[in-house]
Amino acid sequence: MRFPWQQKQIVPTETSHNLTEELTRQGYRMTPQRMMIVDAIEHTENHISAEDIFRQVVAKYPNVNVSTVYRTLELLEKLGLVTKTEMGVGHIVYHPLEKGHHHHLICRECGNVVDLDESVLAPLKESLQQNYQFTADLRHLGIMGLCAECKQKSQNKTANG
Amino acid sequence: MRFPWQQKQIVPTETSHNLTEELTRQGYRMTPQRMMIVDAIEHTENHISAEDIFRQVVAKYPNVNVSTVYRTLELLEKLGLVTKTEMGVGHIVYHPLEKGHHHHLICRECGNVVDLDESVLAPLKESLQQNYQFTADLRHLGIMGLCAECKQKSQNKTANG
DNA sequence: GTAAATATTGCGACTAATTCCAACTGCAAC
DNA sequence: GTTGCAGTTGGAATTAGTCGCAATATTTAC
Ligand SMILES: [Mn+2]
Ligand SMILES: [Mn+2]
Ligand SMILES: [Zn+2]
Ligand SMILES: [Zn+2]
Repeated sequence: MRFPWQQKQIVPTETSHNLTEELTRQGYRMTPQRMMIVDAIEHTENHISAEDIFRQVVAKYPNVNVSTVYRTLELLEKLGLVTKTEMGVGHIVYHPLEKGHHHHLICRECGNVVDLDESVLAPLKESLQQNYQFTADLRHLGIMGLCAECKQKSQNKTANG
Repeated sequence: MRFPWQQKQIVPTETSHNLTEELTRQGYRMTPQRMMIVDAIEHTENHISAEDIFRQVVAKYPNVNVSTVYRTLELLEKLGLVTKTEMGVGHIVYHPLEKGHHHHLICRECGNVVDLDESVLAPLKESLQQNYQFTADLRHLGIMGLCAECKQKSQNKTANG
């Protein structure tokens, strides 16, 4: 198999971030593929989808395979470096935890998203630990529901219909 | 198109349950396909996967298509009659709400599942309503995390390794 | 150095779920 | 009755994601 960076001597930039450091520290190899994937994750403001990562990476190096993207994301998630969250039906995004811990309230009707500090989930997390000895993974939730406006509308519809 | 119940005069039993009543009440047609799908959901103890529903239905009527199963589940979910929950990675189950409201604590390591009364989530639901005017849909969650045993093991591993 | 063992990748096959469309059904209007 | 129309379905195509495996890359043992 012939890899493009062997022919072209192009090396991805930005190799000294936390994700990279943590991967190498734990004995994983920082391959060019992983560098580019990590780069894409760290250059996003907040969330990024697997497809977006793949598009960015494949734009530079067409040979990189989509399964490598998924495998790397799975590894980063296993190591607790990124979270995987469903933000609305079928819309899965990844979030690097070094960019802050928080949650999202997602309206099922209008799609509006409100951010939520992680402290709001702290009582639940504590309660599950105390009463069930269960360490819940509540780091980046997408909580579905109805915003005030859409709830109002749906109640009107029921009353009038 | 020729449907098997047209030839064989076989009509599914159990047509007077809550799901059926609610569908007809809201003006949806109770087709033989929907009867069989609803029948499968109501005869399960707790959870059922789309594939299991499809297998049960297709055993009686080979012509029924899998997309009809998914469409019916989507409809029932939209009407608030069943919930769709991920119980561990990629394992999606449906739960008829008439069979009770509760949640599940799922250990990421050993896969062990502990049931949780819905009252445990009530404070969070209330807090989101009060402070964010957001009506969260917290009816049948699969909360991932680590059970006490697996957490102990993972800590030992980190300490010794 | 070389050889063996391990980690990682690309690739193609596969799976669960969705989407599109033409065909079919049931109901109301005439 | 027939016609028109909205609701529903089957089937094929499509999609996101996973899996097994051989090829490649890197590390370890000697
Ligand atoms: Mn976020
Ligand atoms: Mn349940
Ligand atoms: Zn809304
Ligand atoms: Zn466990």
